[in-house]
Amino acid sequence: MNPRVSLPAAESTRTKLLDAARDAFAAKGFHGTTTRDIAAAAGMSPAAVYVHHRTKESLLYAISLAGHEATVRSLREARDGAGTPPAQLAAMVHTFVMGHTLGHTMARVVNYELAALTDEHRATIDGLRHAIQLLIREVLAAGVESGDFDCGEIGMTTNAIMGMSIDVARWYVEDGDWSPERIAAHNAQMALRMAGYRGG
Amino acid sequence: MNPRVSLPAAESTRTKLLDAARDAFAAKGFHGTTTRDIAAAAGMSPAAVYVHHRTKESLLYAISLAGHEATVRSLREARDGAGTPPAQLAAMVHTFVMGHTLGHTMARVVNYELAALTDEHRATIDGLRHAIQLLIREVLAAGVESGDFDCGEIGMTTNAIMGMSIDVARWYVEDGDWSPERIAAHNAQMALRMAGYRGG
DNA sequence: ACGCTGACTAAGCGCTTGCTTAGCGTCGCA
DNA sequence: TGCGACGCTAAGCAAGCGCTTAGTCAGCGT
Repeated sequence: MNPRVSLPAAESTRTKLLDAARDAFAAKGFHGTTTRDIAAAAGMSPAAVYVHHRTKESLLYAISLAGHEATVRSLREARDGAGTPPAQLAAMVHTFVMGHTLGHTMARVVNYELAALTDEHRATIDGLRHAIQLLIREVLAAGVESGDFDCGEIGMTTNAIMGMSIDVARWYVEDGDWSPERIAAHNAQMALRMAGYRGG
Repeated sequence: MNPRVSLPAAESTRTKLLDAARDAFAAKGFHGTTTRDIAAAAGMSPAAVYVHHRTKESLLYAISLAGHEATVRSLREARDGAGTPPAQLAAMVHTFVMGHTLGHTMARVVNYELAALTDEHRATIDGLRHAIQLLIREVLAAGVESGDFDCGEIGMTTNAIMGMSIDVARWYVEDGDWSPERIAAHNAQMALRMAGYRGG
């Protein structure tokens, strides 16, 4: 019953803090959120935030880093679990959109609060974003190579597919008309069309 | 030579203020921008801002309103200038994306700072956003009706097309690899594919 | 029994924020 | 020539900000 048995107090506090910060940043933006907001949402005093994070920005960085790394991981898994470029693209977009619906608060912070990071942190995150973009681009290139896809400029098509998927986090609302699964499946189909898939 | 001859001082100051606020909001977000930032960028004292706008939020609202109304106008013009649903969709997406590249600072404020509006202002803006979405949706529906398009759920396809186009404002940089014209043309083609256009 | 450690709080410091006040100079008009 | 309206500034107020300080308290090894 006591969570301390299975989880140290400091650890559960850390994640409560990160969750509270993520939700607040998503709802009001980094600059619109105060450290008092975060502390209150996590059920503690403002000073307790600084036991775990040196600055408010380091909270944002921790959230952003975890979110981007999770995205890279899930995209790689989706790619490696499918055989052909079309199947890979569909699986990757499906996974990506599932992440941007189920985790839309995380996704909003990840995609729309980059400007609040310090220069060094921003550089690290930009590296991860480049890797994510490259994963999509490579699958498109492989599909063009194999003759499955016919899209003009691969770079612009990559941006179009990713843009469509990222933007889901901006408009998605829980308890809306469409389930995450439906949106993900639809976007995967859209991506295949955009890539000029000759099947489907 | 004297701008006061052709334009009242108050009017040019007003637009300088709006331009400065738009650029600052786009770069640092509404809450990350101070009234002193805006005043300095417009070349005046902080108090001068309040001669023209009662609050900082009313500046945001003025920018947001003008941006949304311009979008509605340009989409209607694009639609009315084309004959068939495919030509209309292509023209509308082309126009929309041109607006989101050439006016990417405006577009960033318009799409990503909605949460900073007051409830009343937000309601007005939401009405305009609904109208914009409806314009795309109606063309898709007309194309399905005429047999030109074959897309599954019209609502989700609308969101996918608009999401792809809106997101352009997030990643577009001036002096990048692609011109606004090229991006707009590419996205128009993507939109036709997403709609399931049997031609092109 | 003891002091140490680590998570936490109450209080508050110095600064910045959005916005206001009081007043100045210039203009059109009587 | 006088005067009010207007656009603007210098100075500053109250509130809120990120973050710090000083200290409390439970748990633990010795």
